[in-house]
Amino acid sequence: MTDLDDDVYETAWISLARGHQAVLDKIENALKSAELPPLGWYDVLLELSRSEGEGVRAFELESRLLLPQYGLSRLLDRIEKAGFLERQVCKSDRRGKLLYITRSGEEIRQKMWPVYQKAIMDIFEKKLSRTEAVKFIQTLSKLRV
Amino acid sequence: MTDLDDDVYETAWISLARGHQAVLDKIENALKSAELPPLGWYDVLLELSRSEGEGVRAFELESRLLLPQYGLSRLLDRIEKAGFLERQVCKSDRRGKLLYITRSGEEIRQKMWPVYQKAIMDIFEKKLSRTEAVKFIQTLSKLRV
DNA sequence: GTAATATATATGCAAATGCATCTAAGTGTC
DNA sequence: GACACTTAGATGCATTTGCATATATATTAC
Repeated sequence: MTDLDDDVYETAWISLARGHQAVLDKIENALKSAELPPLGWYDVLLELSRSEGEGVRAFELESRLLLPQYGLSRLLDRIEKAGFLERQVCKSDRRGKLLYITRSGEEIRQKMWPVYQKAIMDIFEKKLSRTEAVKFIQTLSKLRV
Repeated sequence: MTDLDDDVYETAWISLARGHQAVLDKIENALKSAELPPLGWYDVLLELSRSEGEGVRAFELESRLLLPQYGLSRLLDRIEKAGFLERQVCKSDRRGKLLYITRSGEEIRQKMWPVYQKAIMDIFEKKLSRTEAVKFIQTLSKLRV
């Protein structure tokens, strides 16, 4: 076991942190250049869009998107204020709200996607084989267990 | 090529983003529980500590840590205010400052490290083999080219 | 049913971040 | 050397985030 081996896990974390930041910066810059909302809005809108009109509870988004409760609450405020989602009182649990994407929310999501996708492809597709990407996904999934 | 293959790169990015967030949350929580400064402070202090009294320029940290210029400037303000670093006018380039870690900065860095390291090990060492970690690092390094 | 506890979401206030711009000093051109 | 241009870093102001706590409803224990 060499010295390098001793901090391989530390290096893995730093690589993860810096790699994430580098990619995130590129994606956010692409969205900003296109005068589109930030990535966090897309994440929310995609989840709502996928619910097919069923409505989503905020606490579900919290765990899926790994956002703190208060952070999500205010992110929803901003997206709602922009007219891209609606909050309706949940009839079966009056503490909660059901979240729905609006028509203009769906429109903006569809405008964001090609910009977002191109940014991802520019980085990932050009640099990783599909096989390597699959392995990468598997490794990352282990970290979240 | 199956449908799943079509968005393997998209999935790779989402895995990277969520994986990063999950690990980051654990590390920050560990530091907070130990009543230690946040991770960003460690990153800065480590870079200064490594310079062995030579002093580091802010713009060097910017690129190494992937921080925006104004963000770093204010991070340095906070760390300096806590007494963990010093800024001195650079004699060879009077526009700039040389950054030095203080004794108490080195002390806090050494207190942070075991907490930080334990958090990393709890996640990475338990879940990835060294071989897998090395591959992971290689893949991430490609993303930054 | 009532009281105690837990869950879902919101919010006041302080701190951090992002954007645009500023100051000051370096570099290059003539 | 004077002028335009570049680079290093700081900062005012608006937005976002984090922390703690509040409000309202649901659930559990008795």
